[in-house]
Amino acid sequence: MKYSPGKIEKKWQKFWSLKKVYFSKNFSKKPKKYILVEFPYPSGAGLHTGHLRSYVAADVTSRFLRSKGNEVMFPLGWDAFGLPAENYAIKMGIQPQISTAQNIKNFKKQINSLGLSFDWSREVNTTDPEYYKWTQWLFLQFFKQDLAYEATSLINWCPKDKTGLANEEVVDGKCERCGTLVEKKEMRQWYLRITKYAQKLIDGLESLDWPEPVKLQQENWIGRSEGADIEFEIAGENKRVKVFTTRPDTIFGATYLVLAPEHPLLSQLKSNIRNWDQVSAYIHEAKNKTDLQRSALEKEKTGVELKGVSAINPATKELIPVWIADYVMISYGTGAIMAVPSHDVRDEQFAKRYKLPMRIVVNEKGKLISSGEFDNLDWQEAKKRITQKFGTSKIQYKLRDWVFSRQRYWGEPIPLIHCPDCGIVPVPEKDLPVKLPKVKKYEPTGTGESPLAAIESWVNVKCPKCGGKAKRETNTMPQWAGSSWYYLRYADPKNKKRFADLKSLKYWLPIDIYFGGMEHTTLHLLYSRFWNQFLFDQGLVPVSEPYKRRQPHGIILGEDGEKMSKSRGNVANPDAIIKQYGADTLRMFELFLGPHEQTISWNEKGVVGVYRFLQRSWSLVEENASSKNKDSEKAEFEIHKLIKRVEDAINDMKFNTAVSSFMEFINAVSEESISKETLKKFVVCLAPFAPHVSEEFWKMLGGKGSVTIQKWPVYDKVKLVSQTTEYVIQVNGKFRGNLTIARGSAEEKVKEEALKIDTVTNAIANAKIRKIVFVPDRLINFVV
RNA sequence: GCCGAUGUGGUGGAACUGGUAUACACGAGAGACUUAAAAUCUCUUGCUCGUAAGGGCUUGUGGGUUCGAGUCCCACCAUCGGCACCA
Repeated sequence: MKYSPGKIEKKWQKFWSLKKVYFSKNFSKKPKKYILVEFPYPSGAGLHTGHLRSYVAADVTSRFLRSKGNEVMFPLGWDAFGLPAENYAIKMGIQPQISTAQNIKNFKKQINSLGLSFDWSREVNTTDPEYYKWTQWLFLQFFKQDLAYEATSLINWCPKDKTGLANEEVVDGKCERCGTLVEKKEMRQWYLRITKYAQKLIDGLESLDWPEPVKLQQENWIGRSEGADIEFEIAGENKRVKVFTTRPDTIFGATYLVLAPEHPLLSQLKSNIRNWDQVSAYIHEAKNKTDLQRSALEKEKTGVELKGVSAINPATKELIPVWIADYVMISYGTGAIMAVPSHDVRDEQFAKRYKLPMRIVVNEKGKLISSGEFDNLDWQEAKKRITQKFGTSKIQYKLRDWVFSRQRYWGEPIPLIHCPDCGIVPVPEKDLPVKLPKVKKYEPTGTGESPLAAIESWVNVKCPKCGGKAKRETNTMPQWAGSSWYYLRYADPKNKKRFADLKSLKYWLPIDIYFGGMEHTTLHLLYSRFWNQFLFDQGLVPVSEPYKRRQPHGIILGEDGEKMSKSRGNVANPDAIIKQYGADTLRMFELFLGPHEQTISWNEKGVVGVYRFLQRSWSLVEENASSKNKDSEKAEFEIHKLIKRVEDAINDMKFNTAVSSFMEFINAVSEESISKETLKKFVVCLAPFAPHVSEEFWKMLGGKGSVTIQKWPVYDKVKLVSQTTEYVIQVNGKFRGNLTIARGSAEEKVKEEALKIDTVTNAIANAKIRKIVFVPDRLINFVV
């Protein structure tokens, strides 16, 4: 018989599904492992080879851990609310409910054709009212704790998608989804107070087993800096300007102040400002610039002096000028700075351009000068004392509160009611979910109002508190809402009384390994940690950090080295490879491509190599299936080596080397006498990687039941150590020959044998041996 | 500008705590089988000098530590990712 994957794969997929092999139990006595992979956004384009990389890696890990005797939960669901799904539906001219259902069906089919061992009994779908009921309920917990609030402020607005965006969704000044330049717009929005958790989000990172670069990226995003708030008095007015600075020690060098063009003090000082025309023109200009424009022009800083206004430096008591400039941001700190041109490059540029005075107040040794009573102090000590005298110490974060409302149809309705008498009233728990009404027209309006606002029968409700006329909140939640807690629902997906039963959560959490993309580091990964920490503080979940270990994967680029996208036409679809070579080949090839966390260009050329390996394995198993061969010494050694190497590779997430190890094994034993028992061990090891063909091998070798639930073989350390060892012989550190000799031989003996080798003696020639470096059982180096 | 990562054959990549650099795979070349092709199998394959035996060189560049460096240290270059007038 020949290896023909097409025939066997469907058969085994059906078998696994029927026997529910991969369903996991709550409260099993076995040790639990919760393996999670970021759930997909079921787009219309279908699954591509990039998705598969982490699915396959997570699947191998899950299968391995089951085989090691753990109760493994490995669930999947659908993150189906949000912009792309809605845009796709608009483009196709169908309801998002319908297109989403179609896409999910298609994704599921593709996923199943890969033989991934997901536990489908725990499937969740963020757009299912039974699911988003709890998303809404959780939102109300934030609301009740004053962590969800409404405010009108300047937010990021995508003119193409016609919705507000969170800070995290703006990349290079463009919309993360569609790439359109983001504008600033003054709008009423819902916010989640993530800034209240800024410090906890930093602190929590420490205990986590995450790659350092990922932790660092989150930390930088949160952006803690320690400094001080200092107030400067406006001369002749009973008004003050508060500035934030990280270098209060340089206050004696603060020769002017700069306010952001949006600073509220400006309108209050209007009558004092002699050049108001000029100032208001500058304010207007700054308002119309996008963030990108504002920072793109970084070479030339611009600003306008407020003529007729000056401030008093609290340290020097000098009168200093006040300027406005758009290099100062209203959204960071206090929106105003004290400029110290001699110790800050930006202030220096500005001061040089506008000929403003500069004064050096810290010398090269880090001691203060020209600073009155603080002279000769070390700058760090001065920082403390000056803060004490002139201001208050302050910790500032770059993190902004999370803009949590979207003016779009396809999201969870925010479960609040606006009552003219009672104010904002939460929808009572018994009335949840607030279902998304089915409508004909759901295109974004572009007016800043959600399309839901136009549906009067839905919008007009009775106030739950007073029974009077009231209106529903019409904004919806962002795509990130449903994904901020989905890992909790998997623990108890059918619960009707709670988002998940606490006992089940206690059993499963935290997640042992979380597979996902690098691109979510400052989005989903940060958001969901925030939700979890909040829920932990409320006593609703048992752990403060949900993800014990994070395993990021590098993205797979198209063959042209560019990001895979439909418009570029470089999307690699897995279906064709499955059809030609089978799922097992594709699975192993995805892993074989390269290190899991490394970005890589897709290149199909190597697929055939993996296929050949499976074919050769097939021949080997077939030849030995009915034989009574015993293991040769080499075969015995090789199988123990294989078990160890594969096990180590999975633990270290070096899947590419695991695949190599299998190939090396087959190459090494193909000419050897090999027993059925040894082949069975090989097959159990192979099963996590190539489960379909492994089931077939298992049967051929007379194994019972599914190979995917067999116990992982144990390697014997003793068998890995052979009686002899091969020495490396060096002369002056240069390789000159090998020597095979009994393990544990004495240095004298090795030296004697080594000096019998021609290449060694030639290299030494007539020189005198000055020193011998001897590493037992490994190496001998003659220094001459 | 700041932070982080990476740099090894024609290509993807391997190398444990410093100890035979180039495992494994692709591609290429030669051969076997075949009427032929595909598939499969066998051999060769870092560069270089040499008919050969054998030698020299090689992990982005330049230094250093060491008996010995892809691996450790210093400086630089290139590429990728993140942040970005964040005071």
